[in-house]
Parts: sequence; structure tokens; C-alpha cells
Amino acid sequence: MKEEKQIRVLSVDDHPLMHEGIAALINNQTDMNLVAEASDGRSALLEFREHQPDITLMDLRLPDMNGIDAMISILKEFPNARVIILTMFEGDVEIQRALKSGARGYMLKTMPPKELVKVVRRVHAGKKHIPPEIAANLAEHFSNDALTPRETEVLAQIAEGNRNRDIAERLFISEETVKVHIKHIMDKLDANDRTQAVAIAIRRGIIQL
Amino acid sequence: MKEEKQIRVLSVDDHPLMHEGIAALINNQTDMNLVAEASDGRSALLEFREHQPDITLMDLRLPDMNGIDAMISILKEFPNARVIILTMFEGDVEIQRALKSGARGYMLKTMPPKELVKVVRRVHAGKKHIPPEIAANLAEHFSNDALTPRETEVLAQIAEGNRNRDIAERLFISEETVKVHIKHIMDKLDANDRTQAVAIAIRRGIIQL
DNA sequence: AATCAAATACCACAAAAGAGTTATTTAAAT
DNA sequence: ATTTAAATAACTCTTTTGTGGTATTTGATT
Repeated sequence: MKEEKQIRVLSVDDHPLMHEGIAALINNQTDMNLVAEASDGRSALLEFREHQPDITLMDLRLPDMNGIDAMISILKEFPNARVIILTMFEGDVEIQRALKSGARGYMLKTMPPKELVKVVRRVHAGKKHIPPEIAANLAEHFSNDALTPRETEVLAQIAEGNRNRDIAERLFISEETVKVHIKHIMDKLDANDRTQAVAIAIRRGIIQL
Repeated sequence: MKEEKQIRVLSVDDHPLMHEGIAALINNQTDMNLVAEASDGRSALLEFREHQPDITLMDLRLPDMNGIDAMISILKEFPNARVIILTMFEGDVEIQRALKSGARGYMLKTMPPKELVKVVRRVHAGKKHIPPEIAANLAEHFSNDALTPRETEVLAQIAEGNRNRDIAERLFISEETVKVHIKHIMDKLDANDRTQAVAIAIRRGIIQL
């Protein structure tokens, strides 16, 4: 019954039903074993410390923090941790950030279970894995855009219904500078106006709801 | 092993892992039985026809159509169908639409499994169920707003970065009328400008990404 | 029959946003 | 040491958005 070298998996997700599904899937594989579960970022780190799993499946939306930040906190302590982001499709910005921050894989919850376990095995074997449909979407917004931190700040202010003058006051810059930032934002996001810029940014995960 | 009167459940969700989780949960109850699964709206209706389940658990985001529309298509043919919306939190507009369209319950995927099966039993017993946290949020935006169909159209146009003049042309009305609609939209959504109106509308599920 | 909400439209005015150009400072990268 | 990217700012001018008020038509509701 017991395998020699099982892949020990930690699952981090705030949906109990998803946990059950992952547990059923992983434990059905002869070469895998779900060793722990966490439903928020803080306990994810605690569980990781205790069980030191081979693979961590990490959801992006957690109640206490972003899944990427949870991953970063794990990687800081355990640089060799192999974290796979497992989420429903979010914006390309999240994916880029995840990969840049050290994720070894990115999987969609809509993928068939067989694909999911394949990815777990691939990543456990030391490879990285991003599914083709995500890679394609990533390539689309790769070379060109990417907002600077300041531009993202300005964009968040716009989404809250602030006028340029108010944004200027809040960020301690002139209204003219705000306009320059907005111009760059619209150019990068290929938006006609500030309103479409916000809509696009929300869709692509640049700003959160 | 077999119970006398089991609650026969159909699960509609496009996440295979969620299906597994639901299956595990339902089949673990002595008084319930998962009789069928569907991953899109079209097959949900087909499965319903074939199995005529007591309870249908319906996700809102499906690949081919909105879960509410899938529910409506089922209710048209089977007016006594008991459909429970099971989803992660969307905007209050979706919830209102679901309940108005005949949903018997609304559950969040973040709820503990024990709560979920309780709701299934309650709805099967003929009661309706909306969790308190949702009911509270619903009350907040109840009396006041609710955009008219035309206002929603205008709002969608705004979100696409169209100017008032363009919106007027597309909807075959004058620019002045567009302005009136936008004024009403901003008043109802309590937005400072068109941009915040779009952000709020996306958050509340009035317009989709 | 009377009332009400929704959609339509016009006018005038004020406020804000956006386009185009130029320029300075600082920090990072080569 | 030089180049580059980011952030800052000013100026002008045009376009767009937003505010306030008034008014008409139509379809529901009472």
C-alpha cells in the first residue's frame, strides 16, 4: 500500500469544497499524499514549517493576504519550496508576478484533474510549468506595457472616483504630473480614457476590486 | 446501506476539483446522493431532464452561459426544481437576480461543509435560505438603486471607453439623453464620476468583465 | 382617469479631462 | 561615463464631462 517516495503535498485554499476535491484527487494517486491543508496565508506558512511538503498548491485569493505574498513568505524561509499557483483565471499581471516571485507552476482550476496531477509530477521533477493558454495570454502583454508603481497608485485613485486635483493633493504632486501619469497609463493599457483604463486594469488584475 | 428517501443532488460547476469536493461531501451524507454532474449550462438542463434531482447546486460562472440563465431554463421546464446557487461572492445584483428568478438558496463556497449540507436539507424541506452575511449586504442596496435596462446599456458603453457622442450614435439617441442617463447612474451608484460608476458596477456585478 | 417611472430631448454654463510640447532631477543600468 | 527610465512640472488649447433646469411621450399601475 505504501509507496517508497511519495510526493508530499500541501494545499492552501479558502474554499473547503476545493480542499475536499484536492484531497480526493491527490490521495487517489499512488505516488502522492496530501500532508496538510491551510485556508489562509498565515497558517500556510505554519503548515509548511511543520510538514515541509514537496509541493505546495496555492490559491491566489486568501482571506488574510494574497496567495503570492503567502508564497513569498514561504520562499523567504524555504528557498527550495516548490509552489504551484492553482486558481481560476485572474489577470495576466498576477501570473507574471507569481512567476517572477518564484512560482514553479501556474494551473487553472478549470483544468481536468489528470492534467493537474501531471503538472504536480513535472514540477516535482524540477521542471517549471505554465499551461499553453496562459503562456499565450502572457505573451500578448509582455514586451509593451507594465505600469510603474506610481502609475498604479494614480490608477487606483482614479478608480475611486477622484479628480486629478484630488489625486495631486493626495500624492503630493502637481495636477500636471497626475495628467502625465494618466496619459502614460492610457497609452500602456491602450485605453481611450481614464474610465476604460480602470475597466481594463480590473480585468487584467492590475488593481483589485 | 441504502436509505429510504435520499436527497438526489445535481451539481453544476465548471471546476472539476469543485465537483470532486461536492461529490465527496454529498455522498458522505447518509441522506444524500449525488446523481449527476454538469460543467456547463446546456448539459445542466440535459442532466436535469434525465435525473430530475431534488436539489440542483448551481455555480454562477459557467463556460457557455450564466448560471442564473441556466437555472431559468431549467425552471421553465420544471417549475418545481429546487436550485441553490453555490458560488464565491459575486456582486449583490447577481444575488438579487438569482433570488428573483426563482433560486431557493444562495451559498458561498467559503462556507464550512456542514453549513452547506444543512442548507441543502433546509431547501429540500421546502424552505428558502440566504446566509445572514449575504442578506445584510442585500439590504444595503435594496430600497434605493437598481439601474434600468437602458442605464445598464449606457454604463456598459462607458466601460468600453466610449464618449457620450459615440454612445449616443450607437444607441440611436441624442448626446443629451446619454448625459441624463449617466447622471442617473452616478446618482444611483453614489459615484463621483463615470469612472467610479464603472468600478462600482463591476464590483457589484452590474456589468461583467 | 390619474399617477408614476422610464426614456427621450434641448439649453446654457462650469468644471474637468485630455493632447501636445518641453524640460529638470534622480536612480538604475550598461 | 553615458544612457535610459521614472517622476516631476509648466504651459496652451481643445474636447469632453458634468450640473441644473424644463419638457414631452409612452407604457404601467392604481
